[in-house]
Amino acid sequence: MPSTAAVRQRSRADKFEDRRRELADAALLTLAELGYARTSLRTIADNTEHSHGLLHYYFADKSDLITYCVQRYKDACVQRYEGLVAEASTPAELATACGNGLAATLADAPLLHRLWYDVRSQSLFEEAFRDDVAEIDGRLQDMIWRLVRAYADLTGTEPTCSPSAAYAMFDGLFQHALQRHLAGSGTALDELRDHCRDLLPRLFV
Amino acid sequence: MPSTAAVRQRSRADKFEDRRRELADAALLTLAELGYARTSLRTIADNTEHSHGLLHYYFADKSDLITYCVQRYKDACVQRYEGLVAEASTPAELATACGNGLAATLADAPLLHRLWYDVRSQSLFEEAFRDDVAEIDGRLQDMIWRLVRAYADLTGTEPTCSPSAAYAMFDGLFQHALQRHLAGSGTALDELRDHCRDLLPRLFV
DNA sequence: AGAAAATCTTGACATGTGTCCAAGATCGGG
DNA sequence: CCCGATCTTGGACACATGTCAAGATTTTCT
Repeated sequence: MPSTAAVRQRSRADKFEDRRRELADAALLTLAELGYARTSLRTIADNTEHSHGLLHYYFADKSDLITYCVQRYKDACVQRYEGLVAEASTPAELATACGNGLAATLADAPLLHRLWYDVRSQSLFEEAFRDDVAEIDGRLQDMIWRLVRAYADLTGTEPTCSPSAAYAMFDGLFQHALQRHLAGSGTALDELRDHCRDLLPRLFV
Repeated sequence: MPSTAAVRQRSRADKFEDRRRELADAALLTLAELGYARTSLRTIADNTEHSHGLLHYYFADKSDLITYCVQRYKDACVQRYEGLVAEASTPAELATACGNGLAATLADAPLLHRLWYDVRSQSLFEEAFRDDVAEIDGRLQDMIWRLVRAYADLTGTEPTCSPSAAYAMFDGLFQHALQRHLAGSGTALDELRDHCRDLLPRLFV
């Protein structure tokens, strides 16, 4: 049984963690709007009701803040994707569900996905982001591979490509759909749906 | 027949254009090294033997310089890719040539490709880059589609996907191979080779 | 050779940035 | 209610950046 001091300690740490989350969520909005390169700590603070100095009370430096935001995005992303694979009972159902799910994800938060690709690009130049980006990429790859495995189980066949290749191709489709969607194309979502539905069976020839 | 004045005029304009190219090439090196966000006009000038003010004599502003650099990269890229499709005489040859060519391109100038993905990401936030990026994307898509068409002609079959989908998938493979290659993976190039060789036939099922 | 035009350098200006800090505000336990 | 810890503010500092203009230097033309 924890002592009252320990309870107080934990409650205080929780409060600190809650505040970090709160500030990170606000920062995430601004980051998604402006992108990594064009977002300053002051701009982030301006979109909250607090001062820019507060950010430095809760985060060691800008890199710490961005990293924390990206980790939070990762959690939201994994949650969003969860349950995509489970429902379908036939291969064709799974293939269409795959396309529908990815299209829905894109339609739901295109600006956050834009930020993801922004940060992933920056990670090729800034060491600080590399580990977090690699971890998120790994999770997304696992997610895609679970989809492929489910399709394999439903068809009784085995995939003829590696997990990384499967992820790379789905990611390519998703990224280009995002690009066109943000450019104002009304058909980008439907095309993404179709392309993903078609890609899944291709991985088994 | 041009007058001497016209000849002189053209020669001067050419000289101006040559200088622009020269400065853009130097800028391209620095940009490839540091990425778009971390490169300033002064840093670019420091890597040449000239002053930073000179850049503003040859380019209206930073956006003009970057745009010009990207256009130059586009030309080099299209040239590099040209002739990839022509040599193969059997489907299998073409498929391996496709993988080999893309892997060779990646191995040849990974930093320039990194810059390309950087600028393409930035174009999702900065209006100024959007047109040039779209044009380059179009050229790359055409290049991939010529490859697919050549494969179709050799096999006597018809592709079962759209040009944009084919480009998106090859681009996904290429981008992820670049990521792993830059991260120090020794197998990224070989994997890209194999994945591309395998992808081409998949587009015809 | 000398004038005119071009090329190039240097320095300045305004702005924006990350970081840090000292002082005030707020809160919670004694 | 009061005091200490915690939270928050607003500003200062050092630095970097894009832009620009005035002057120096080189090239070009007559």
